[in-house]
Amino acid sequence: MAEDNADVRQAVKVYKALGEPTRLRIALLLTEERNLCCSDIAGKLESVAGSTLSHHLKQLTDCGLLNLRKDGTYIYYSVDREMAEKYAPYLLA
Amino acid sequence: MAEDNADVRQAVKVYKALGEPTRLRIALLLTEERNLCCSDIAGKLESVAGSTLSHHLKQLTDCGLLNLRKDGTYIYYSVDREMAEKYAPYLLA
DNA sequence: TCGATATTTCTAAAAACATAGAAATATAAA
DNA sequence: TTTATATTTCTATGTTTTTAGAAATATCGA
Repeated sequence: MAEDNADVRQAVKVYKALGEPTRLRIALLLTEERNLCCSDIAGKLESVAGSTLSHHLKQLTDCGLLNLRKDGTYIYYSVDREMAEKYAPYLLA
Repeated sequence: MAEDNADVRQAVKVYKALGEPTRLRIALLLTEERNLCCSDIAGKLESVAGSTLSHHLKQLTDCGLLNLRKDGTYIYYSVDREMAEKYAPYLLA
């Protein structure tokens, strides 16, 4: 099962997303506290440009690890529990 | 616990190592079949230069995901079960 | 509508990475 | 000791990635 091709491609994406310090921190922040928006996250990281943060969040959502919920101008992010459990339960520990 | 700094740095290394298609394939090969040597692995991948493979194996061992056992000219690699369970049990699935 | 705030897209520069050839090292076998 | 095989290190090159500023888009509230 772990050898299914689409599955492996997704795994690569997930691990690539987590294999960068800022993004792993974001993922960990979001397991501690659900439903943070982009600017909440910016506030918890020291000096990351908005555009940079936006790219990181895009990678984390594109690989399926984060879910988002739009509310007006805000976008709230959460960790997708199922994905985290499948690929990186370390996040939830 | 997942927030311990050394731990997070190691997690980044592990996920960075797995976030590359060739390296993830190597890790998966080595969960299917333990104790493959460098040239066994080369035989199972299509066209990877020895020097390239060597770099990939170094990253996978440096992050702690692979263990090695030297036997003469050969080096046999295996997945470190404990590390895989902690960071990427997906490998073992 | 206007102004403020949240987020993304565009663009460009610097840093990190994957790759492989060639030379080097190590071990075994003849 | 010579030869062959396994693996690593060195070096260079092209590609991808990270980063952030500036401009664009979207939504809200006054």
